[in-house]
Amino acid sequence: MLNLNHPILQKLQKCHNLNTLKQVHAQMLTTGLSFQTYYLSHLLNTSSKFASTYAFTIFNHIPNPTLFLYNTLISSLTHHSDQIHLAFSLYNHILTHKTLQPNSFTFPSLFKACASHPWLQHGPPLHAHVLKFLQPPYDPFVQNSLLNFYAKYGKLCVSRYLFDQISEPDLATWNTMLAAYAQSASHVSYSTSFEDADMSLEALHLFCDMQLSQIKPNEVTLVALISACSNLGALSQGAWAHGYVLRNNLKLNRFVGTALVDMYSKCGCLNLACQLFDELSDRDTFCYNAMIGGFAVHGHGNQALELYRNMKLEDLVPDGATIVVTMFACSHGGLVEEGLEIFESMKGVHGMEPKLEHYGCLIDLLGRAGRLKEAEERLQDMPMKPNAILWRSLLGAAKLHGNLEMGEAALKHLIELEPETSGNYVLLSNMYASIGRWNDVKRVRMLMKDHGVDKLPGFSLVEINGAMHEFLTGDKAHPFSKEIYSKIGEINRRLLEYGHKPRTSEVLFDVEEEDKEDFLSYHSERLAIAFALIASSSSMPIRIIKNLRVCGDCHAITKLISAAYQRDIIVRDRNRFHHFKDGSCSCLDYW
DNA sequence: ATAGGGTTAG
Repeated sequence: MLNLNHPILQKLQKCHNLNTLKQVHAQMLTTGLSFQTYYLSHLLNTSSKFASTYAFTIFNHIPNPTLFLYNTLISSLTHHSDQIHLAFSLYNHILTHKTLQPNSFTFPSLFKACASHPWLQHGPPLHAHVLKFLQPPYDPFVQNSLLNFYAKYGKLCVSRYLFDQISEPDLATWNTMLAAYAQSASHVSYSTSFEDADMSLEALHLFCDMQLSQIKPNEVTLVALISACSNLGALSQGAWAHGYVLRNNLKLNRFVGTALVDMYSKCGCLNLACQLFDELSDRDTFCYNAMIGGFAVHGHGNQALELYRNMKLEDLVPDGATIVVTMFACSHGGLVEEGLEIFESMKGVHGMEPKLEHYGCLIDLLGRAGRLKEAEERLQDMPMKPNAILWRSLLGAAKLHGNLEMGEAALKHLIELEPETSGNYVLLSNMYASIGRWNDVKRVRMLMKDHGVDKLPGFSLVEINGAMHEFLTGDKAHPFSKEIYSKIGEINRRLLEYGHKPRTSEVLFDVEEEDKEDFLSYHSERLAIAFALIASSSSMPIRIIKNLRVCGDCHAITKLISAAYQRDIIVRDRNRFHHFKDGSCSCLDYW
């Protein structure tokens, strides 16, 4: 009989390095205690990495390991990303063993390991083993780990298929499915595409389904729900979820707290995000990253920097993501020297090796500030191969500062790397259009045709009285379409009185001057703003979420509308937020 | 007697 209170076992659990571990183990053997190495391995399971490595070594000397022992050790090894290969090698031992077969305890931790790079490819064959070795009805743990794996493997429909076959999903299974939708939507950085919106909406629907079941949501559930709201920019639903946490006495832990800070920030309510952040009791680097990121995308460079410096006071160390968001803040706030200093401090102060994304921030920082030559040099001297994001950054900077030559060169690289991304062509085309080189604009259009690329349709979401309304460029599908277009007419007349002259240079193609104006009038955010002016209370700011970046003309017009109609307008575009108020924008026209 | 699944930031 194993006595878990035995002094040696207690010592064993307190080992914090390999040497003390070896000593205690030796003690175990010499005292002649009847411990089996089995017990040692078991106790090592929850310990740190050196312990599982040690257990693995001991394991090799055990003559006839049981399946139980295999399972224990496999699970222990999968907790450390650099030991996953050992877990798989043990699994293979089981397969080649004469009398052993994997059971339902063997699979969950292996699927968990498969849910991350670079082990994704090992998932499907493992699924085949489940079918071979296990009999239905399948164990909920196995089902859930499979579900989670397929979501991470990018086969969300398989996850959903498996989910729908489960008659009574338990809490973790609901959470897995919800998180799968919420996460697959937020995959592409800050943009909201049609698909992302659909995924997030599906998460909201699924949450409703869950409430009809017998299972009560917990903190993990709410984290998924809240991040779906962040993706959608759905403030009402997000605030409702916040209320749900409070009403149901769920813990406002770091996960929930960070998700809420991110949600309020992505819904345009930076002040609410700040308030929440200040109230969080146990903040970690994740919380800080969310808050700094919030300041960054709302254009509050100095506050982002202040927070970055304050982290140290809480003994928190910046990680790679902290650097990304803080440099983004510097880049958009024109804080070039500060940004450069942070980049240099990565290696010198924090011992971090800058990765591709950090070079991306650096190029953006320099390029945006007009230091194009330096940006280009840093890009050429990078220790790794620049990706499309970096070239796009340089192209954007070249456009901003009117350096055609550099823009053309960057685009060449871009089209090589991403021949099917329409935004690249649009950037270059707009650059030509801005200086009236219509032949080149046409040439780019032909190039797009050759590559079979269509311009990505623009769309905007706006929330009116808790309901999300969606508008496409030139959309006529809204039930109040007629009223919206006549409102746009009114807006245009009113803005003319304000002395507005439409800038037509941002139109993609060479069309007649009058058509250009029309074209611009119907960009999706114009429709959304017009509708919001008709349908929402005049004391509330108008909040818009766009899938593309704001064009120069819409930006100029929205500034005027904010003054002419005395309405605050908050637009989240692909990259950041614009707060329009009294005729100016928080981005200071620097976006 | 001892083994397994779901959560946050860019």
